[in-house]
Amino acid sequence: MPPFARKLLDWYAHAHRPLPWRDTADPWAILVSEIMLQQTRASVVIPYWQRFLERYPTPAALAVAPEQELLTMWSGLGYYSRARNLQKAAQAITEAGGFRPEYEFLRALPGVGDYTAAAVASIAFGLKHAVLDGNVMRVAARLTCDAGDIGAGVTKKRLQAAVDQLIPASQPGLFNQAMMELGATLCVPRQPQCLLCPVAEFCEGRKAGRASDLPIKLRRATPILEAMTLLIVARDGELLMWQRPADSDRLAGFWELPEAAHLPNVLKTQKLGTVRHGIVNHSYTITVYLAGVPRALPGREKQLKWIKRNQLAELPVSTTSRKAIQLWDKGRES
DNA sequence: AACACGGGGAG
DNA sequence: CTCCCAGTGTT
Repeated sequence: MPPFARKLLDWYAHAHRPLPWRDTADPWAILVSEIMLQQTRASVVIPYWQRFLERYPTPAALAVAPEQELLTMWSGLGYYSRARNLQKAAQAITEAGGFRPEYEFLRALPGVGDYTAAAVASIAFGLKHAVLDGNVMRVAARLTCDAGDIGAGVTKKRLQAAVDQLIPASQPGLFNQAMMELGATLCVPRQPQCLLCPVAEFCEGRKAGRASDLPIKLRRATPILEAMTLLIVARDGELLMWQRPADSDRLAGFWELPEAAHLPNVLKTQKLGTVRHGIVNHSYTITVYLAGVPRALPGREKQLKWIKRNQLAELPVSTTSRKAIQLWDKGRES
């Protein structure tokens, strides 16, 4: 094995964090973990992954799951199209009679792009496909001292070529996991721990004294500030809520507290406070009011419904509404 | 190539 | 509070 891979794998063998999906060889469990880990930290994923696989231990089990149940299982993880695509993927896998150990089969599944296909191909099936996620991009940019903008396609192609050169024919899955682990624990965005790095001797960025300045990221969207008003309309053990339409562009099928516009005639009886919520490049400031119960419920279009509090845990509820309800609960305790 | 999509952790 | 993180699908 080449010296780089040898040094990296020796380090990984004793330094890696004990994450639960590293103890399985089941392609389904590995696929689920990789989908959940897209844009989401490992510590957040762990409890979701465990509950998800208890409920859906096989692709066939997820293939026939009701959508509301699936979204409830995913609620809080974000990027809910991942859940819908994963169900479509489960249906495709079931129809194919199970996983086929080929990169192209995996890559064709809904919600599976270059990264996830390479991760599952290498980790579950031992195929030599190098992953390039955010961690690996950072590691590779430093290793090769590449000062290109990692938002640009050409830079990604260059970095992909670099890791393609480094990945060994044996243990490609462990190599990929080791590269990501290095980026997650030592080769971190700020103040990289080069003194502890097992491959520092190969690092051109470090030799040039530029490791901590890489990678270069040019694009930065300015966050959009938005104000929102949510209403707590409660009667014994029930809350007034509405469900977003199935074709909504975001949070489709999720239950939310009513906004002021849904109940134009209601009295804002008491301001409970504000909660903040940052999503993608939006920053919401949510003012929460405790409101009285209207005499008649308006709106065929908004479909306001009374939801029992103990039912809420079994429904997909947006995090903005959840935070508002938490604020109300907190106020009632004291 | 640009944009939309959630949510959370670190400092 | 502010800054940072970064896969996939669509346009």
